[in-house]
Amino acid sequence: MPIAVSIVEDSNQVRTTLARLISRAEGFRCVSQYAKAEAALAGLPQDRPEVVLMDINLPGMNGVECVRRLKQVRPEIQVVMLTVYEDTENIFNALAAGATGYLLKRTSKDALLAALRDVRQGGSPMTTHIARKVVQSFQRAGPSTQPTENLSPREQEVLDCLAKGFLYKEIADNLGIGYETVHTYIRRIYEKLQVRTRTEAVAKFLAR
Amino acid sequence: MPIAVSIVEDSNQVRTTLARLISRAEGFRCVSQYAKAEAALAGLPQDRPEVVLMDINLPGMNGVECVRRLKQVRPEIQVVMLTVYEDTENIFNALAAGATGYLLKRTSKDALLAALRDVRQGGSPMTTHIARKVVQSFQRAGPSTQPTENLSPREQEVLDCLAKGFLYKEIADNLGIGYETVHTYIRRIYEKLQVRTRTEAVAKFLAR
DNA sequence: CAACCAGTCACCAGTTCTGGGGACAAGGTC
DNA sequence: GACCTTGTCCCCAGAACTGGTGACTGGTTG
Repeated sequence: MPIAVSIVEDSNQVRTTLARLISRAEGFRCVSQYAKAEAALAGLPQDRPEVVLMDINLPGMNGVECVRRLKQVRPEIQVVMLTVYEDTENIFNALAAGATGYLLKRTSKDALLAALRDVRQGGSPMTTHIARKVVQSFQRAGPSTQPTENLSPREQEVLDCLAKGFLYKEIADNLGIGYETVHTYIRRIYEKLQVRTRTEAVAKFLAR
Repeated sequence: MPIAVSIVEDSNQVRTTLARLISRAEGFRCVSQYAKAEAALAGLPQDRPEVVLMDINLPGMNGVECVRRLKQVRPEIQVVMLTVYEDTENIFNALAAGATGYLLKRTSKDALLAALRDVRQGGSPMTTHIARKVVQSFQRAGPSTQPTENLSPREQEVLDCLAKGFLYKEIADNLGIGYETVHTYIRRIYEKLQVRTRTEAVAKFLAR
């Protein structure tokens, strides 16, 4: 079965070039193309391509938002972002929105076709540079500052409950201690984390 | 400058093969090799290789823990995991611990050397399969329920401020509206998100 | 032993939030 | 035109939180 590909790209020239490349390549079929995210959203659910090549910078709705919405109605469609920028913000947003791969427009024809085959085979094509950025986001959350580390075990349990939105009284019942004890812990937690409200503390906690 | 590589691998045969490959390759230098994580931890900080090839399954301390500790003392040393398993748990742990790349032992010699060069050039070498797993972890929280979507733009701005721990008054000043208006928005937000406190709302918001 | 930390509890004053009741204008939908 | 949503504002009462000052116990550490 050839791989059915759709293209969403506002530049007529680029879009046409891509479509031609895919149509001519063995094992590929270009089923549709769109110049605008809105039109793509309307058409793709019917087209049911296997993979969509999606530009990020589109007029009106951008590519990332388009992926998010497309994935809501057709989660099985794979999306590969295709863009000129290698900026961290967009990479994360696109991947979080449901994109499977992330390539730059300067990718060679062969590499592009290889990437589409990769997607069918369960891969996530991206340059190693982009992979590095993704990897870094794993690490950033990690070994750095962990202000919650200085908290005593009991204090951490309380913070845990705080993050779940429990009332002081509920925390007290939950941990089998008194309301005033909870109060004391929370004052100590705030001091250690250098915050003045519950929400700030929770934000620090969730951000780890 | 040749790339200085160290190897941590318990199998004598594999380790020797790798060392030979690297020593003979143009542009590479094998500066040290270790059969155990403990020994590697003691030696690598002095060896100061540019890249370490690290096996995951080591006797005693495993490769992931070894990376974590190595990164604490020598964060500039890049580590590429080299393993037979493509299992999700290890991939995340290794990357979170500070590994830069993740390859399988069946990787070809050429690809391995290319990967090491990639690392110097700021990339994160990994197979597209592994990249997919990494990408999926971005999405896992993802495309499902997004209750924050029903919020009006203004309400989302308020929620944003809420998440930063601002007081009602601060939100009001921040957005240039009145305290009572903030109050109204927050009541509407709580209703839409089905929560009763600020922290619950923020938790839903941050969990996206 | 003195000092400190973690864990427990108490009281009080003041702030801030939460939930209820409205209100009014602008805009879109049926 | 009736209805709903959004954005804006107001008042009130009660619940919940914050911050300060203590206090007692049992470890740990210098």
